[in-house]
Amino acid sequence: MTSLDRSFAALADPVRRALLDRLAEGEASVQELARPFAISQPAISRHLKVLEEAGLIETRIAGTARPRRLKPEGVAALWDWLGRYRAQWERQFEKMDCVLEGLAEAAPAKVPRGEEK
Amino acid sequence: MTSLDRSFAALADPVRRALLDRLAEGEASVQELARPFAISQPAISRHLKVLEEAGLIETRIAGTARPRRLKPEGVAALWDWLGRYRAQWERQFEKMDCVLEGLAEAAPAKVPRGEEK
DNA sequence: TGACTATATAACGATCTCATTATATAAAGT
DNA sequence: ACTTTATATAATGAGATCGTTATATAGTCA
Repeated sequence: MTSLDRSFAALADPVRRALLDRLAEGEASVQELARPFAISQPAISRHLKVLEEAGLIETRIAGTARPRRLKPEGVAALWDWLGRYRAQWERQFEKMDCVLEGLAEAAPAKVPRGEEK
Repeated sequence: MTSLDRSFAALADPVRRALLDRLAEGEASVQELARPFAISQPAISRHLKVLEEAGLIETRIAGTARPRRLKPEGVAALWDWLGRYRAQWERQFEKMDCVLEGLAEAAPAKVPRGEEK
């Protein structure tokens, strides 16, 4: 499993996205992170582990607490990938738009080739 | 499950990301999409279904074929979310950088508060 | 030391995911 | 009509995921 796989899988869960939201406001303890949720503390700890294995957060040790915070490098790797694909996909959308416009002009309300049913 | 959940879960699989890559070059049939992979045709059809349920691609009917293509609206929704979060997270990273710089200046090679172990 | 607090880990069950093979459907070609 | 081609669906099994409760670990405080 690539790091990209893990990053996207991590973002696929709404609880984990909410945890990232909170961490975007700054470092927080497990207790603080767990407070808004109706699920157990162990469940939160598990979600945090998933986020950490995805490289999106990191843990500090402070006495008995283990405060988490966002990890810039991990998030950056994700943005890099997305940036490349955004450019690529948008180019394709432009192409699609052109085709659709072309069809609209050439043959309004009718299919163009013999292939469509 | 929100549409965002489905979008991220869809991106979490390398086969599906590769399918999107291919579709970024233009519409393609299931056969064309399946060719580069060592997995069965039914497995590809299933991946395509996941991508379609995530709103990232759409299907056209052309005779016996079912060519797929990227679906702009779905991808746009994803970018919107990501754009908001990118901004938010980067703001946080800047804050973290400031803190780290501040620490480096104020107390090089030493922890600042009594809380760290 | 003993109790309290913060967090992690283990064990478990329900549900999802992803692959396989076998089979169904439906259009196209002869 | 019969065969071939393109694709979808069903049945199945292995492994992952996500929740729970119970318990372990390790600082802190009196």
